[in-house]
Amino acid sequence: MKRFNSSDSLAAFISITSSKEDRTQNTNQGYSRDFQAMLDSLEEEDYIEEANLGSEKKRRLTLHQVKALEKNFEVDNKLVPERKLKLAEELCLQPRQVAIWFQNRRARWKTKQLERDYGTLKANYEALNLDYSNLEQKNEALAQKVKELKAKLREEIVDSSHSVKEEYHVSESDNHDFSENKNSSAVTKDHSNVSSSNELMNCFNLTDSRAILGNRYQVYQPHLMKLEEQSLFSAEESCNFFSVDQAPTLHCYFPEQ
DNA sequence: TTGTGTTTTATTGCCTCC
DNA sequence: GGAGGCAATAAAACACAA
Repeated sequence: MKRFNSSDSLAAFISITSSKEDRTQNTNQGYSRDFQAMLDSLEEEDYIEEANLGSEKKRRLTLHQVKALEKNFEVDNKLVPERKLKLAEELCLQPRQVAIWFQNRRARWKTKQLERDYGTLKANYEALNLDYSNLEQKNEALAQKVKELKAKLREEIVDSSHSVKEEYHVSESDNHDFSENKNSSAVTKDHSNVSSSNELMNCFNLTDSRAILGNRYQVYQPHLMKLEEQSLFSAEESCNFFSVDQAPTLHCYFPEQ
């Protein structure tokens, strides 16, 4: 526990009763003339007040003392006993006063540092937030583009399936053999009602197209198989493709290159 | 002049280190 | 166990609007 002791009181007494010459000798080398004049006037007032000092009122340090302490604080914000004693002697303060000043000054510095850190973090957060918003916008735009491209792709699929049907009808009319392919004609009828590419793909998926169409249309099989693969990639998936929470998995688009 | 908020100086109690 | 640091706080000094 630290308490004032007799030596501190003596030091206080000495600092208060030290001569003005001693005090001003230590003051402010290198300040402008106006500033020096102001300091001198302040010191004068301080000195007059100190001369009348009988009470134990709390007194503020003089500008000169504060400046000197600040300079020392800039050099090193911690005090070793030797420096504390030297400073106290130079500034006509008790060593304890110097120690307390440094302690309070460190506390103020810490507060300011926290404020600075907070400001920096806040600025970083805002910049990051802005980046995030921009990425989100780009993500939405890209998802929309994916949607459009998929719709276009479906249209092309439907068109190509129509051309397959037409070719099939032409070949059937050439054969005039309906007795053998009753089922296949029913399937063809179904196909005529297919409006979407997914439905079309389901039709080909559920029925063995080779059995229906015969070896003649095997040439279209790879194409149909491709359609099945593409149908696995739904519209919903494409919308969530660039989900922010999840890294995009492009292997869906580029299975094997 | 005075009430109020802020800053500065100082105290207290606890903790760590040697 | 003593010295010194820190956080929390008290209290004086100061600034300033009303």
